[in-house]
Amino acid sequence: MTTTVEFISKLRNSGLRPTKQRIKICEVLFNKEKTFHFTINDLVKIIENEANEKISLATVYNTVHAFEKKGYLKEIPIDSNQSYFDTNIADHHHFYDIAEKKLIDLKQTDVGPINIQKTIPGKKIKSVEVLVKLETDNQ
Amino acid sequence: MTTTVEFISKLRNSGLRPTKQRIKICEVLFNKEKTFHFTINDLVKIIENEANEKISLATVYNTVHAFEKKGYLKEIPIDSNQSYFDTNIADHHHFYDIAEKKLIDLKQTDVGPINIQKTIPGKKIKSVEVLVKLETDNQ
DNA sequence: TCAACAGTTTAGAATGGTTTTAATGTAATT
DNA sequence: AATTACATTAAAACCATTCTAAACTGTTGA
Ligand SMILES: [Mn+2]
Ligand SMILES: [Mn+2]
Ligand SMILES: [Zn+2]
Ligand SMILES: [Zn+2]
Repeated sequence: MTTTVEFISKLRNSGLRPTKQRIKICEVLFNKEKTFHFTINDLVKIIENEANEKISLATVYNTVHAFEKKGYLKEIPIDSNQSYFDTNIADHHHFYDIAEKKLIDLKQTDVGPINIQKTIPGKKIKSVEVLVKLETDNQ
Repeated sequence: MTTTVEFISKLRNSGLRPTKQRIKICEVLFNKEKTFHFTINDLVKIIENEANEKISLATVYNTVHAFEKKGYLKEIPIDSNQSYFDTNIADHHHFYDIAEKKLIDLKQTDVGPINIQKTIPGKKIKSVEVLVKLETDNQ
């Protein structure tokens, strides 16, 4: 449980003005028991259901990208034509249920350590992400 | 070096009629020394440069998806709004150079075995893909 | 051999997620 | 309060991809 005042501080400390819209999006994203995965469309629907206010699509995109840049959200790479975001910013991996189009978290311990044995001169590793695609098991 | 006759057989054996367009795309994709990664736009440009013929964009999409379905190509999941394909259909992983927007193959031995310790009832693993994002190493 | 059929190609339109535009609104600063 | 910079918005633009429907081509079998 995080208070509105804390979200305002968080935004100010990030150099983002604490607008009504950004605070509402903070509440929707970061005031939950558990972390979760969402698309922009999911987020718009959650906002519509939880609040009376409407936030324009452009602002939702702007805010999600601002939060991603600040490290408050992660984008999950999936072979898909729409972006998936994650409020779980810890290093972790994913199942992707192809039929349901849903992401499921994998803990580091579910996958084990991954050591990349190759290097590219002038480049360093920014992230290592494992995506495990799931299909229906017909026996 | 694969002959046109062999591509025709390959197509016929897959239940795909060996049209002029599909044979040309086979030549562009599968008659190379090394495997490579490409977007649809890349492929269209390669075709334009290597041939006098033009192949419509719709046909390029159709053919790439047909080849993907038959297992002659793989789609690589990247955080991007465009699809990346791979003529290397062996199990392997990738570096993704964010600045260059280029994929680089990682051999299985560059990554080591990955054992997923979690299961989901009624689901089975279809693929396990590691994506290692690279950024510029300043220092 | 060739008509008939099914599969394929094509230009262009449509789709849909995302970004841009530019006018209006609001938070911060003085 | 006035100024300034930043933010929101509806609508338009963008752009990768898919769809449409008409023309074309490979295949089959009489
Ligand atoms: Mn993003
Ligand atoms: Mn595909
Ligand atoms: Zn996650
Ligand atoms: Zn590859």
